[in-house]
Amino acid sequence: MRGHLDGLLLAVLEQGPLHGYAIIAAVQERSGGVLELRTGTIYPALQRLERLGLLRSSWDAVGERRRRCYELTEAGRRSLEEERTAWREFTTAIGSVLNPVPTSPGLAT
Amino acid sequence: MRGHLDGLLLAVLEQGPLHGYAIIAAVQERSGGVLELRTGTIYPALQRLERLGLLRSSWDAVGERRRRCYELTEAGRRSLEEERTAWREFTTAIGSVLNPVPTSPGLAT
DNA sequence: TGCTACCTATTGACAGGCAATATATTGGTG
DNA sequence: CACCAATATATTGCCTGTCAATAGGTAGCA
Repeated sequence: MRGHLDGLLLAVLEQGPLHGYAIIAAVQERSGGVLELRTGTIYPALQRLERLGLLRSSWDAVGERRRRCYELTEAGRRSLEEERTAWREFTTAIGSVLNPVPTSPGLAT
Repeated sequence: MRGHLDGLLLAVLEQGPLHGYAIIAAVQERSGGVLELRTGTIYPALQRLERLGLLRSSWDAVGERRRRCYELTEAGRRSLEEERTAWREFTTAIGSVLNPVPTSPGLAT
């Protein structure tokens, strides 16, 4: 996961505000059940992203229960686009090392 | 890079034995210059992979110069295949969170 | 003599992610 | 009522991999 978490959080918040618990569920659902984030993973991350100005949070109450809802800021939206670009480059690079195009022995180099 | 290094090293060694310095060059070349590994990154990693039995090393001498050449073991070859599978699943999962298929608002859910 | 390229190797620090833990509300079941 | 599962936030401390920095050595060229 290392290094890709921020992108996931930003992406999931793109459609609208969510609270931490719902973010975990959203990531899990969108990934087809593969990505199971823990609270110890996302809460510090959300705080970090808010400190960086990429997210904004507010309490909203459901009955007596309180939730902290996070939403993207403008900077967050921009950052998400950068994450997407970085992800594309990253996977391309790793992919081309992991699955190299075999050099046809018959062709001139 | 975190977590994907092992796969890169194994992949680069698939075509034949290489020494550390050449591995760095190979990864850089195959990735189109994007991935620049440092010696402090790969030497410990190579040692770890050898300890795990995925690599085997031997000294070979070029004049007075010595190089430690690493090559894949059978276990290493199997591990590489697993890394490729894991990589595919990983990118699929992250990708589907990062770039979700937009749900058409007009269609029934 | 010095510089660059080649080559291996270790050290220490840093940061992110995770398990474990704590706390509290809500609602259902026995 | 007691208990449990699900909902929900939050912190702690550890682990491990990565990287920068550093060190040392050969080879060849100007």
